[in-house]
Amino acid sequence: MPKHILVAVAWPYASGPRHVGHVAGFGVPSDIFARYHRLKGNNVLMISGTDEHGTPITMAADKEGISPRALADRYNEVIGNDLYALGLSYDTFTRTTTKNHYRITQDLFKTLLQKGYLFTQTSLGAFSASTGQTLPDRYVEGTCPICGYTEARGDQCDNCGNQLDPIQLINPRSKVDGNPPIFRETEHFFLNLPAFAEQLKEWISSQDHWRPNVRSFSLNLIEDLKPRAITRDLDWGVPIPLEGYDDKRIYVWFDAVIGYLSASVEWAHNRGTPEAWRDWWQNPESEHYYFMGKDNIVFHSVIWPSMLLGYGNGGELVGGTGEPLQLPHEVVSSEFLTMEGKKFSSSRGIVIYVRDVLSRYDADALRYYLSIAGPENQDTDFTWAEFVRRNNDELVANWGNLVNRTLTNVFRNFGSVPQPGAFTPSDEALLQATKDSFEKIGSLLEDARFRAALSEAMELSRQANGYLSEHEPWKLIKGDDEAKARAATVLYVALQVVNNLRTLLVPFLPFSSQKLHELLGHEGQIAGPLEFKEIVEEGDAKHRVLTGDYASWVGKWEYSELPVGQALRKPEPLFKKLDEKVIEEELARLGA
RNA sequence: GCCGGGGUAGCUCAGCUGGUUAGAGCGAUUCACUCAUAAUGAAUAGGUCGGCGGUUCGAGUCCGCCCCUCGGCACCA
Repeated sequence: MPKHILVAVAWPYASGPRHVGHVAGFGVPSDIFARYHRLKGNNVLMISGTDEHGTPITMAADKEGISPRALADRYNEVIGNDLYALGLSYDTFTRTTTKNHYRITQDLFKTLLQKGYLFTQTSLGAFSASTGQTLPDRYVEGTCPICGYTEARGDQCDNCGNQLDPIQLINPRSKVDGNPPIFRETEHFFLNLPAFAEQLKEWISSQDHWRPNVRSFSLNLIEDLKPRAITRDLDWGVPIPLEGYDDKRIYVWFDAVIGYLSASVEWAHNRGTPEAWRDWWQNPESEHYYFMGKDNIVFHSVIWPSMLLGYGNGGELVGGTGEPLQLPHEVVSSEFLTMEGKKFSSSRGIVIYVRDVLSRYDADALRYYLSIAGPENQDTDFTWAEFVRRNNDELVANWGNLVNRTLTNVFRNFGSVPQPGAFTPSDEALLQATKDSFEKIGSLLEDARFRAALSEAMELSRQANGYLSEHEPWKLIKGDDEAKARAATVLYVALQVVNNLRTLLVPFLPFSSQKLHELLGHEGQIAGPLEFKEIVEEGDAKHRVLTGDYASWVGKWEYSELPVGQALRKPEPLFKKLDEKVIEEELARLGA
């Protein structure tokens, strides 16, 4: 019975190009997960988009003298291109500036307000003297009243570590223009999170399958829930759907998490089945998996669930009928990737953008590295030396070489899949290990243990290399008829392993699996490709969506036999070996 | 400061509810092989499991304290 699986991926912020750390944490892992479940025959809906509101974008735009919309347009395109090039198979990768998203965000706002989960409160806020816009606490600097550090931020002093309020700073100034900010009273809407504390506690406590760190972290947060502001004094964002709030907008975090829902609705609309999103969102049997970095757990395990609980089945979208909106099934958080031992930092040049890596290296080389050495359970360090080593000594030497030596031997001597003779125990053992791999690797993938899953696949490849070295078909082929027949059997067995590893590796290495699919003489797309579509909304508003026709994939997550007699295409290497020089070149780029 | 995660071989990491001589890959060394992108296979060497103390017949695994590191702490997203 196929399951409905929602793969909800954190929304990259469109303030600039995204670096490797961003796609390491949620991009590649979520794609592996989605691809696996599609091959398995489940109904996967993988959604995300660029998060385009908020103060950092208005400020970046001001700096360049362009509109926030123009800045968001630019980086939506850049980020979308990166994800496409990496082969991240979103059903819909959209953006938060669509009419659809505005409408649904306003629906949630109105519904939560009607149900009494929102209230207004006045507080003291900092504003830019020049633009009048909200200055977030982090954008106010000054002297720390506790330790005297002159570069303290409005939220925290980096020197003494104490938490601060911008009003406490001595000689406060805006980080943007250096002028002292203006402090004044302002009224905002708040989400009454404490109202959900009991429900959340009960719900999270029952999530036995959550990772212990996410679960205990979240339960701990619930002990001390406070209302959270959901509006800002800005002119960039989703308008508040009430009279008299023209100078305020909905706070970016509130609208960003709603993207998971709005993107699902958009997907259904774009493919001409406008009600289809309900199969995921109003179906108690559906499972929702959220992928994000560890800094974002709170939004996915506490805040978004509160909003969903508050909305229930009410509002304009759901219409007060049927099941309430589904809560997350699993919150898969990743740790952080560091770069050559340091935190990524665009301003300090410690950064490697996705587009730059992909302009010089194959997507599968990067996907391999991030899958096998990514920050799954703890922070991990990206080094160019390790990237080259993983590529050359593991991807090329183990898997690439297995494919190449197997196909070359078969192509040269037989041209097509040879007829095997009787299997020896050694043949049977390897074939059985291959069959078992689907179950073993599948269950690791279901548990989001991507590193372990890929290690299993590589271990099978290693076994096959050992098998070939043991039986030496290239020698047998030169012997008598009996030896030649044995060579055919050995190569047949090796081909079966290669053919099935092609499938087992699709989630991790979709591009090279497709290439191998073709070299083995198969037709069609084992798992791809992606495509961009232009979507036109009412009023002729256009935006680009990353999607794909994933239903046409011919790959299936099960052992399959490569038929005797199937003609192979002329073999060529799946991967490129990298010259050690690239380590120095890349390190030089980092320094520059 | 408070809460949570991490600290295991040269490197990157596995080690579930405590149980015999602590594992893998890569790197190193040796041997074999040469079909294959000088790609493979076999073997060997490498660790007082961050520190100190405790519980236990027995602790990498549990408890306490400390050190280092990452994240969160509600106006970054």
